[in-house]
Amino acid sequence: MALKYALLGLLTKNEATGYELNQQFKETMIHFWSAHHTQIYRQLVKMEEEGLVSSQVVHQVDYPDKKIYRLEDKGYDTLLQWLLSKEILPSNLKNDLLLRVSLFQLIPPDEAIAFLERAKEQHMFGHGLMEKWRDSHFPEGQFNQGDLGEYLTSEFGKRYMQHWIDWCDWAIHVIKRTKEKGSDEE
Amino acid sequence: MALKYALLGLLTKNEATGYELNQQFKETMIHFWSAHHTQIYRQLVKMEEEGLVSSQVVHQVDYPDKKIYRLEDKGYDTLLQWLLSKEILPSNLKNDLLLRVSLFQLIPPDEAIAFLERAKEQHMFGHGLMEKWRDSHFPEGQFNQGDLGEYLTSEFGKRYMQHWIDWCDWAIHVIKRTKEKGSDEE
DNA sequence: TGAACATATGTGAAAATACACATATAAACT
DNA sequence: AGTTTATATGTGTATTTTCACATATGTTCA
Repeated sequence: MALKYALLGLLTKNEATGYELNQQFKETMIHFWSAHHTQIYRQLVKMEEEGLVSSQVVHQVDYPDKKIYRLEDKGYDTLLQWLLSKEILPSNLKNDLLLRVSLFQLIPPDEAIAFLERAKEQHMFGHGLMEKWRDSHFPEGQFNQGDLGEYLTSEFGKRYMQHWIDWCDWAIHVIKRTKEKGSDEE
Repeated sequence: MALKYALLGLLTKNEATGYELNQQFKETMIHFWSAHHTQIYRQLVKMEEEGLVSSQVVHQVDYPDKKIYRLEDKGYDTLLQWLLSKEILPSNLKNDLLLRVSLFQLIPPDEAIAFLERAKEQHMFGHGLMEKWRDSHFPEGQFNQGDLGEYLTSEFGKRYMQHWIDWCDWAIHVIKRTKEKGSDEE
């Protein structure tokens, strides 16, 4: 259901092809959403059937023909209604990494620490990417009204990465301390 | 796929029925996983077919009969293999709330602020629950080796909630400041 | 010369997840 | 007397998401 709104949301900025929308997912919405390209194409077809968007086929000589999707009034109304609805569902977090962490008592402490080091590195990399993205999009923290959402969510993404990094440090420390107390092995 | 490992993981602690596993999801794994009860029952049947778990029907007089699932060696091996695998996939975050935030430029600032206030409250509530849970499970920060995973993930959950709360405060402040600058309306 | 990559759109099938509904019984609440 | 809550397990169906694969063409790299 939410993919529909994500696509409508992207189309409020510019008309775009399915291919481009897939790119935008990877580039700017990566912090809080993702979708397989086949799903995007299928969802767009459905949305056109519902009259939320319209498409126009553009013939190309060098490349395959493309279909440019444009937001229709009905689509905009549908999106606005969702955005203004009062219900706010608790977000159900699903995270593979944490599932593995929750079972750390089953593996040797060194393996657990190695896992956390890798997780930390990954999130440090993510943090770096996000900082770069922010610096290029919002130099000196300046942003336009039209970019409010991106400004807020990219800060969320950066902080989320930092939260992961800090927690990894803490968790590594806890395991090392436990290891010392628990046995004399080096 | 991950649901399989989540269930195997829970069964390393105790044998349990599908009903109990559903309870445990709601109680202790809520910070990083969730599943509909029908999905749990179906997954357990599949896992029994694969020989990862075995079940025993227990007749009850007052209540409906129940099926107690127990972890088999093959299930434990499968779980361990997963836990020790080196591949660590970047977790793909999907969050409805952030999707809405990313489109804040489309709604009035007051609506955006109201949304963030509600989101903040919700995460403060979540933070409180988690703190209570931690205090009752790990008084004075003490934990047993067998609870390492829960100790680490519950700290993650608490910090995650705090991260949300802090970000909400920041975002509300940003919007209020923008509102002042952008217009003279009260 | 062949492989990989970018452009562009999809189908068929499987897996994961959720929703509505069904079946039982007993206690507790209103 | 009727509703809700708790105990317990599911089926049928729909939706969501992913995976493998297919079709085209032009450019770039090894």
